[in-house]
This record gives sequence, C-alpha cells and structure tokens, in this order.
Amino acid sequence: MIFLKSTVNVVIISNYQINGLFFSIGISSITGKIVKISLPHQDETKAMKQISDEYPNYEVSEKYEDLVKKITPLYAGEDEKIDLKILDLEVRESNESPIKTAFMRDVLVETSKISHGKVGTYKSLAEKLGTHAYRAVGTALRKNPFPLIIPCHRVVRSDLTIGKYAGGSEMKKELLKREGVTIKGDKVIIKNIF
DNA sequence: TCGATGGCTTGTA
DNA sequence: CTACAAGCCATCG
Repeated sequence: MIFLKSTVNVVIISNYQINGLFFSIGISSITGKIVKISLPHQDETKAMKQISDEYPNYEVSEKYEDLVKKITPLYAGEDEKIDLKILDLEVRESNESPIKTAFMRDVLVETSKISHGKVGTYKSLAEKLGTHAYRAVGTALRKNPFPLIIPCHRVVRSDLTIGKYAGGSEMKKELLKREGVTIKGDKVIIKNIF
C-alpha cells in the first residue's frame, strides 16, 4: 500500500505593524497567492482572526512580512500599484477558495479598475457588468477578501452618499479623503464617476 | 429547493 | 429633508 502525502492547503498568515495598526495577510501554501487580507486593527489578534476564522488550517509565519508590508501604504491613501497576480482570483467552488462565483470575480475585477482618487457606484459597476443587480454588487463587495488592494472603498451609492463598509463608513470616508476625494457631510463631491 | 436577506435604486408622499 | 414601498438579483440557510 502506498500512502501519498495529502496536499493540505495550509494558509500562512503573516503580520505587519505600522503606527500601532496591525495588518494581516493569508497566503495559500499551495498556490502561493493571497487568499485574504485583513483590514487594519489596533489589536493583532483581531487582524489575524479575520483570516483564521475563514481558514482554520493556518500557520503564523514571518515569511510574507515584506508582502504584507506593501499593503500598508494603501491605507495611508497612497497610489500604490499592486499586481493582481498575487491574489487568488480564480473561481473555484471549494471553500478553500476566496472566490466561488464568476459574478463575484467580475465585480472585484471591475472594482479594481477604479483608479486612485476616483469613485464608482454600485449601479455603475452593475451596468458595466450588464446587469441590474445593484444590491448583489454590494453583497459581493461586502465579502471582498482583498480590501484596499481591490478598492471597494471607492464604490459609493448612486446618489453619491458614502454607503456602507466592512470597516465602517467612517473608515471608508477617511480612505477616500486620503486619496484626495472631496467629501462633504455624507456625500462625495465628484464630477464623473467610473 | 425556496424564502429571507442585503455595503442598492427609484419613485412616491 | 425623512419614510416607505417596490423592484432588483446573487447568496445563504
């Protein structure tokens, strides 16, 4: 009897701290790609928990510290270009997969095209995808595994009010401000939307 | 499988 | 300005 070593997908979590904020990323040991990144937290365990909750089979390592470090300027509002190839954007039904449907992938890819300092709306994204599923665009973005890299904070309501955000509307506003977007009260002031 | 639930939008009052 | 209702459609339990 030959026993093959099973290829278990362990997610490697690496952390980085800057200005008292903790960022975590999870990388698949099989694909080497990012399966999830956390929003910044004041508490390291909370940042890590965002990943470990979804990927219980994980290990903590400093292996990808340089990579998680590259994410942090995005939170500062810098226009950092990050290659989407480092993300696991492949559609797979397995629950090891961050993206299970083509619709979600399409929403994320379309969102990634919104450039620094610009905003799109749930409606404008839906229309680019050729559907009227505005709400579904919202639900897809709510589950965005790659916040900051896939800039879901740049997607607002079609009346240009800020809309919701996993990290809270205040953080969404703050991120947009740092990117140079003018915000008055609860509304984005911008001429042309994506 | 099917009804309930959304990071929504539009219309009406 | 606020408050609903109805429409929308992918996802979840």
